[in-house]
Amino acid sequence: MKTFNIGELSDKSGVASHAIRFYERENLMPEPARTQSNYRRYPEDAIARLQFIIHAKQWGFTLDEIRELLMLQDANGDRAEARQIAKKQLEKIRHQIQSLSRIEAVLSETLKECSGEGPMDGCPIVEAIAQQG
Amino acid sequence: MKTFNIGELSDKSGVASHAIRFYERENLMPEPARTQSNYRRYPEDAIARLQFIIHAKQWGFTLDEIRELLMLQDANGDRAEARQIAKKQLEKIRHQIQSLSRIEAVLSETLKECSGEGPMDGCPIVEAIAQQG
DNA sequence: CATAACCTTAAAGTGAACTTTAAGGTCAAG
DNA sequence: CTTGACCTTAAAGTTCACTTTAAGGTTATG
Repeated sequence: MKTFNIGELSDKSGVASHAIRFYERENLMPEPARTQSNYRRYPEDAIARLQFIIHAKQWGFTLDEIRELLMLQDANGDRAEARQIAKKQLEKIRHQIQSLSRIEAVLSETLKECSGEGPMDGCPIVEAIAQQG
Repeated sequence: MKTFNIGELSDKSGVASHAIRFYERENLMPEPARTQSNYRRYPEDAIARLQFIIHAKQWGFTLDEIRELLMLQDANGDRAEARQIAKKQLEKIRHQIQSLSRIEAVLSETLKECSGEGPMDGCPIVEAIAQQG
């Protein structure tokens, strides 16, 4: 079985060494074995765990939520709990999309009204921001 | 002409006194007049300026961007520049909506596949996160 | 005239997710 | 055997947009 130093794991996973140590302190990564000289030695599945963290982050999960998901996996916990976490995340994302879509609509409408010529005084963009939000 | 203490301005604008002083340090609000006892005295248009800041924040502008917009107004600058700032913001928002929509699609699909019953081992949610992002 | 409710400043704290720095110890190459 | 690239730790710094704290001075009310 292959094992890695933290630098090799960093290269293979794309996560900086310092970030890996940070994840260890934050209980996202388990404490790895050590060499006699106290170097961290990681098994191959550490790569997958880091990639799980990266992907979950891309999905907008916070480290707290990711820790929860990892703990459920480690304890082989209840699938219903994982579902709850993901469901909450989906709602959060849908809410964000709605807010951003409203802003997109008003902002693009406002931009159509502003030719970009002339002085600031009377600029439709500024007036739109000033008026309502 | 009416003038206000910082607390009155805070009540009228909905922005905390400390935040108003913070905006002054950050050059979003101009230094107001002072009473003999060194209290800040604000004119009525300070309310509108704070509301401009609030609304711009709701549109997702950062304080740096808001400062730029306010400086353009104060200097009665070029409308084209304000348009550029707003355009960049619109692109940023559209990009965010796209990313979130992709996540929404995959996450809701994954949730449909997961009944919520059984152990974590083999949970479609965990597998979906582990696999790709 | 005391007390509460304002106001002043500078500086430190918050949270999220790291990154950077300081001050070393270890290991492989030439 | 030395140079450089790795590794160790703890602690402080980063960004954003404030909030909180500390340590006072001022003004309105009873």
